[in-house]
Amino acid sequence: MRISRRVRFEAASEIAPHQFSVLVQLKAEPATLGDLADREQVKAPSMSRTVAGLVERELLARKHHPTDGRVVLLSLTPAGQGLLRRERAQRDAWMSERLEGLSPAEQDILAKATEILERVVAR
Amino acid sequence: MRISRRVRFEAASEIAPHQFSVLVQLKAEPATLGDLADREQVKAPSMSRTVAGLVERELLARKHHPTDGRVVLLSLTPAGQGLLRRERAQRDAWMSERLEGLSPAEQDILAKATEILERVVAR
DNA sequence: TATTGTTATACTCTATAACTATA
DNA sequence: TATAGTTATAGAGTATAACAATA
Repeated sequence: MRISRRVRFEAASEIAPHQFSVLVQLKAEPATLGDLADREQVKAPSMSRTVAGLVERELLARKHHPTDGRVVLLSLTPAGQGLLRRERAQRDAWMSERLEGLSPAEQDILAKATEILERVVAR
Repeated sequence: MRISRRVRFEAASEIAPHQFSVLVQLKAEPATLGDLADREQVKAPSMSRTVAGLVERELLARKHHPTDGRVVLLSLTPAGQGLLRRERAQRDAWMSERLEGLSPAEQDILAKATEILERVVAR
């Protein structure tokens, strides 16, 4: 928790946390506004506004659902993907610097721990 | 980062994140309003307001600085300490459940990783 | 005159309630 | 009639600017 906090504080971002979080959600595949609101634990009107800002900045694109005219599908634009990449690189940078100071054995332990935690968080 | 996020989302809290964060800062020792503002990367007026809310709820106490009359020292009240304990226990609970499912060898790796990360975050 | 903290005012993100469009 | 999303309005948390008290 402390490291996570440190990284979030460290990285001077070009995007607000709640907006970044939405980009992360859309990394793999498009989602509806309702889905995004549920996943981010926010009500529909809040997400509507957040999404509007991201569309305005051309980081997200709105698409019509093929069969249900009420639904809006949101997906990353190339600009959104680019920003996402930059943010992640910046956050990784802080950690990478510190990992370089560790011995190979210590790095190996962290690598193994990462695998374990990947499984833990997947549950 | 994903686990940290998951834990924060999981734990239904009796206190807002930014308020909780201040309690954590004051766990070890009292601090001035300015110190808190700097550490939380917030401006003085914002911290003044946050602190006012916590004092109102009797989770923090204001004290006068012994020699500098301008300074306000904030510290946890017993109620604040109690709330801090409860929150941490609740967050730990989610993680503990998942760690129980791991083998002793896996738990050992995580324990060693924790030691390493403690050093990393301390820098 | 400089520093610590508070108050005044404005902007953003959140929510609930009301509304529009589509099923 | 129910559902997906938006708009209207209000409540926090943040900021900058202005102020009060103390060094």
